[in-house]
Amino acid sequence: MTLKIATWNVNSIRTRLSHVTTWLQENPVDVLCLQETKVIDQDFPRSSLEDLGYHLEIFGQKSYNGVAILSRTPLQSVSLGFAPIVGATLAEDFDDQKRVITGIYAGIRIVNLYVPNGSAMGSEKYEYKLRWFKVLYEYLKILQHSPVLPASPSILICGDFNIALEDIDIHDPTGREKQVMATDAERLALRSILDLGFQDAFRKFTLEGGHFSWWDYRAAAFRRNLGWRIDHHYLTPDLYEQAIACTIDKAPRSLEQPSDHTPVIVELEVKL
DNA sequence: ATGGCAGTTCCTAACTGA
Repeated sequence: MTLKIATWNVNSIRTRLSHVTTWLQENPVDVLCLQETKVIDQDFPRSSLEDLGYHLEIFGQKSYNGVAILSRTPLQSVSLGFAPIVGATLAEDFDDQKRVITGIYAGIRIVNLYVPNGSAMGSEKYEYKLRWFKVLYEYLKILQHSPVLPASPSILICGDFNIALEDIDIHDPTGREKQVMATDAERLALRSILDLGFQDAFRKFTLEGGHFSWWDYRAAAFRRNLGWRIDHHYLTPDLYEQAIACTIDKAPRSLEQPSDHTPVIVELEVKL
């Protein structure tokens, strides 16, 4: 059985609703992870997506951030934010920003993340991003090893990471040492996560640069392919072995009034 | 060094994003 799981930062689900429904009709994935929904839960446009046959789990807030998971069958063991997993002390105030949602689909623990942007190197938001990663690290360690959570050694982390891990993930890495999304500290923070035992699904199939998932709205960046690859699928070894494709669908970025990100899809060949 | 574009709200200005 082939499972298709996609991630897409839609930059407002209400503004992008027609793009998402059209895309799902043409790309009936099993699971779609959304970021930057930018809407409180009571105003989330549920019915338009449920009418397409999807179950929804949402974790939103007003104006900013917000994550959601759409799935063909209901998720199990759903958890919103850091606190239910790591506890209130470690979570501090990090759940004030709705950036983390997880659930189990077909035995796979799916973790959908909207990583903080970081604004600029050295800024308060940049420090927040790095501290956020420390909490994420503890969160994932618990998901991997908790004796109380449902057994799920298979974990897929996806979402908008706001980090380009390698220079080939940036159209022009000149000066990247001081550029947010590419600084050494951010890359090290992401590496520490991967060192828990995750591999980049996209790089199983594509080794060269020039493949991006986000293009700035300004300066005709998309037309000139001046992009960054910052939306990722990271897999535990068993899932990495089962991955048969990982693709970036640039089509939605070409539409009128697009999100600045475009979907990334991973296909897994799993045993029933 | 800056802005460039887009979405949101305390909505025609200010913020956040990346």
